[in-house]
Amino acid sequence: MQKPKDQLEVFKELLTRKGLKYTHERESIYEEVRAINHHFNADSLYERFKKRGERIARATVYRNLPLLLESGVVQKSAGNGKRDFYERTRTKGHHDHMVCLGCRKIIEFHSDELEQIQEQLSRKYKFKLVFHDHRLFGYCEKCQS
Amino acid sequence: MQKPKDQLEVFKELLTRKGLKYTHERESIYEEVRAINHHFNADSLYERFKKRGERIARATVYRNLPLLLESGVVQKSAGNGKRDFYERTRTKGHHDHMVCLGCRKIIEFHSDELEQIQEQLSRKYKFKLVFHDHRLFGYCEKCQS
DNA sequence: TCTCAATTGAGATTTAGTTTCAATAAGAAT
DNA sequence: ATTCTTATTGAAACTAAATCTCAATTGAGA
Ligand SMILES: [Mn+2]
Ligand SMILES: [Mn+2]
Ligand SMILES: [Zn+2]
Ligand SMILES: [Zn+2]
Repeated sequence: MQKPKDQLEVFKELLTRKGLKYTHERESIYEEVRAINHHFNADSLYERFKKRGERIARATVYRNLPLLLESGVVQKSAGNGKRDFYERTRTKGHHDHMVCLGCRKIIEFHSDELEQIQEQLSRKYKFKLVFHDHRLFGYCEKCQS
Repeated sequence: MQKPKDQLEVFKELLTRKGLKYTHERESIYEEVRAINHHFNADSLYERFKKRGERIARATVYRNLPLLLESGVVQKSAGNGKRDFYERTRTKGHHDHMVCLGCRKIIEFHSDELEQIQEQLSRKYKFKLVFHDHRLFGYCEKCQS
């Protein structure tokens, strides 16, 4: 019975593996991201720091999100625009998104089967899967009039 | 035994359904897109017209690709950058992409199972699926040193 | 043929994300 | 504790991609 490796550990390991440093800014960003329960993007995250008076540069936020993504602390999400959206992993567990072309509504879904097939395919192509972006575009029930 | 509805028909039907017109520009773009056998983006498509002296505005190309996407004439693809890439449907049949975070190499894959599950999920959520964007990010064999 | 909303071209504009570079900080080595 | 090397940061400039603006034009139904 082993204690599950916590996400901060994994994040730090990624940094080490890449020869990067665990800075105050990275600590703040890590913590903030873990506290958000919904979808967000780089700028909305930046605004949270700004609003509370914590000075972290916008560029720093942009620079670090990809690392959190790669370490699995956050996952790709979907928003109403075309910018990069994220959400904390394990808020509701991993899931993917359907985007309505009519009203931009987001429907979340999850399928273990789907996830497993992705793993299988990755193995087949000797691809080391880190994360994925899977969005279905179409029309929600309301918009199918 | 019914003749399969050709793609131009489907495109025209989409236009009609949306109250849009079948212009010369749309015709040109439709034909050009059908003639490209590889991945492309709005600008590379625009350049093809420019090079051969056919004047179609860049904005017109940008404006119309989403319609071709929605009608299924083209599908979302993946390129080396983060812009929107497309490719003609039925060049090699529908497929999705793995993107190497190391060298940006693109691996194409296809899985009927995966496609079926997407259909199932869409049905479950009463979502009318039009197209999807499914990309796996990770490291290709070479970049896993 | 008439009418009118949709479309286009050309350039300006917006948006999202990246780059630059001097100053600073992390953290390994001494 | 001090030195050293390299990564990191902030702030603003910049770039890339896509969208918007608006007057002139065109498609297609009446
Ligand atoms: Mn979500
Ligand atoms: Mn492809
Ligand atoms: Zn909708
Ligand atoms: Zn690679």
